[in-house]
Amino acid sequence: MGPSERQKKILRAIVEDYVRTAEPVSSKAISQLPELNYSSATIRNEMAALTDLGLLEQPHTSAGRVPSALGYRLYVNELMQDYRLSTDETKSLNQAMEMKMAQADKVISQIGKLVSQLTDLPAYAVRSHVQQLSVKRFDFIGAGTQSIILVVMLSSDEIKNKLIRLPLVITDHDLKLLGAVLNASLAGIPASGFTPELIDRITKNAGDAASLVPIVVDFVADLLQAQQHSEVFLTGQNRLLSQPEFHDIDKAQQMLTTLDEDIISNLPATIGGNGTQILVGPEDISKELRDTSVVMTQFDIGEGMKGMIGVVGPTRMDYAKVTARLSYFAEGLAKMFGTSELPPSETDKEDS
Amino acid sequence: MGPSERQKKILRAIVEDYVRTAEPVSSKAISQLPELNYSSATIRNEMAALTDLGLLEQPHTSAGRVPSALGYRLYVNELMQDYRLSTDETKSLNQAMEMKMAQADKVISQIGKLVSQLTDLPAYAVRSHVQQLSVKRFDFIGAGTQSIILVVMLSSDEIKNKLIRLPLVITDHDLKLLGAVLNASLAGIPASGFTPELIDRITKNAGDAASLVPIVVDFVADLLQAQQHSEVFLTGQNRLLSQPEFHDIDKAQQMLTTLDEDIISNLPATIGGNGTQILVGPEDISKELRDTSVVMTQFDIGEGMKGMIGVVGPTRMDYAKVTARLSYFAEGLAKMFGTSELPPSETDKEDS
DNA sequence: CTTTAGCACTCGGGGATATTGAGTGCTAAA
DNA sequence: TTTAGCACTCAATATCCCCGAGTGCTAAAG
Repeated sequence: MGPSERQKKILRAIVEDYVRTAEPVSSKAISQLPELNYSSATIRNEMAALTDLGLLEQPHTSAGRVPSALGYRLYVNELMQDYRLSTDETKSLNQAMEMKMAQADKVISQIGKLVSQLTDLPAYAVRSHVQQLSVKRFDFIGAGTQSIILVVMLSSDEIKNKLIRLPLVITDHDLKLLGAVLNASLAGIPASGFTPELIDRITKNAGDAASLVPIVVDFVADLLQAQQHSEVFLTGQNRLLSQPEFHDIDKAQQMLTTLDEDIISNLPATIGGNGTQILVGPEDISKELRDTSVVMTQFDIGEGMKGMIGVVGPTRMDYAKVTARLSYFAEGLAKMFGTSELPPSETDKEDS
Repeated sequence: MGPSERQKKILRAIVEDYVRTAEPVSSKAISQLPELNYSSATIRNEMAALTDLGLLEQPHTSAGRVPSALGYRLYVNELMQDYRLSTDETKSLNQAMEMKMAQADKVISQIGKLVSQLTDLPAYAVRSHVQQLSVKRFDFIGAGTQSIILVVMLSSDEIKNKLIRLPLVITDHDLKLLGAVLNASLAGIPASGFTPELIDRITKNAGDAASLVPIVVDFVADLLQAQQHSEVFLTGQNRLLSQPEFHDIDKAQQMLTTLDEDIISNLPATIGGNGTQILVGPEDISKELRDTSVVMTQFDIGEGMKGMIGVVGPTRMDYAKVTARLSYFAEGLAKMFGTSELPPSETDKEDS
């Protein structure tokens, strides 16, 4: 049987107090709240019940109570009140987002920094491709007799390029031929489809430009690989140190390295749930991370790409506030990357 | 009057012992070294002298000695022995460098990570332009009727691009015209030279493509600005926490934030000295940073760009080793970016 | 004049011990 | 069902003391 309404109210009060103070919460503190006007003894009884239900924990016999992982779960699922962004906050959020984010991959790392600043916690940002990438079209631009520029447009509509210094002089005509052959044979094919036979055939058809084929193919293959592999940006680690739970250097370091290693490599895989997710440390990530939680939000970037921003903090963190900021941000971003409505003056700006 | 030879020898021993142990060095410890076979009393006398010279310090009356900032300075300038990289080390350094560093700006951040790993300290990497950038040439590629790709080659030989969705249909002919006009009027001109009059003249000459002019110009102007502004990558902050001097959380945090703020913003400006430089904390950076030093090395990337890699660590760090690794690395990089010898198969790989 | 042995003195670190006070659980009365 | 009251627990803090590493100085030896 679950907790009573009053018990939930108390639980909520405890979580919120704990979030504020980072100290175990006493019955007295709760009994003094205007909305819970009972004596400390009454609260104590209820707290004992909540402890039996596994929603609270006691660091030691004569200390106050602290929410357990289960307690947090209940809190974030049912009890948490939407945090209302103040107009000041929305203003600064908007301002932050309006910042010129010059290049597409820079955007994602900028976002990380912003989120970190706004929550005063470490944050990370991920961009990951959910579809197999391929090249949509190839173009060559002559750049003097000694070099040409290869420009490829990916299926994600990103454009990448490479300057190729020529080992020999190649005529415009040959270049056109090569372009045509490549467009005919490689367009739409993901890196996994680059079989030796295919390459062979292309080389045969490429005429005098045959010597360029391996260079181009290697470049494209590398590119597709590299893009596939998603990127994670992590910033603001130092902000974690101001949290009291990490005043223990060892914990702090363990935390930071886990951040660097685990989170970075595992979280992209976690991508899949939708909207804002809250991972409560020991429950959802790893038992060692007693005091760590992650709040993350995903959003669509369109063109087969997803983005994700997340905040890492003490299990005791202000979920409501963090969540609010995060989703507001994610909405803004989704709009910014807006899949459909592209006003002609605000075209995509891509960089390879 | 400077220290005697014997005093220097003692100073060197003290620095090196302190680097190893992170504990104040006692006269006894020194007197036991085979190369300084004096009684502890003798050493004590000399140590007292070195203290008078300001080269050593005493944390408190009955503790051993610790090198002062001045002491370190003398050490790194005169006393430090070249650290010989073992073959194992060179091997792993080479291996690390051979790693595919797919894109030009990625390279620089990868380097940071590598250096951090190899020194087990936080490291940063900077790429900065020393010359005013301009565009070398403009090209357009049609991509369907609704969009075109603008490709610009910068004076640094980097290539950037932008996908432009067209508000209207533009003929190939118009596009060629626009390209010609831009190449004629904007090539070689830095952003600062984009005067309203110039833009005006271009727009007049652009015929039917006039509506594209502002888009292109804005893009280019932004681009040149953004590139000018140098980028700093900092990684491995957590490694600092394993150093005993930062077991004090407050120090650690102060350090980390200073890292984030000061170093990041100020060091690029410091670019200018040549070769490997050692900045001893309180002396060269800021008085607050009692325990922090920076070792940094610059190298030429060619094409009006400079790179810099640096390591941040406790003032007590193994300067010899760090310096060795750093310069080895810098050499390798300079070679890699090698200005002149570009084997045709290993062309520049640029990304915009 | 330089080196060294000897000795008194200093002072931080660590361990043991006492003290405090916040908080609990339980009981009995309202 | 709520509350007042009280005994009890235990982490955190303060206090004290001792240990020993290390120094500075002096006086003797080289």
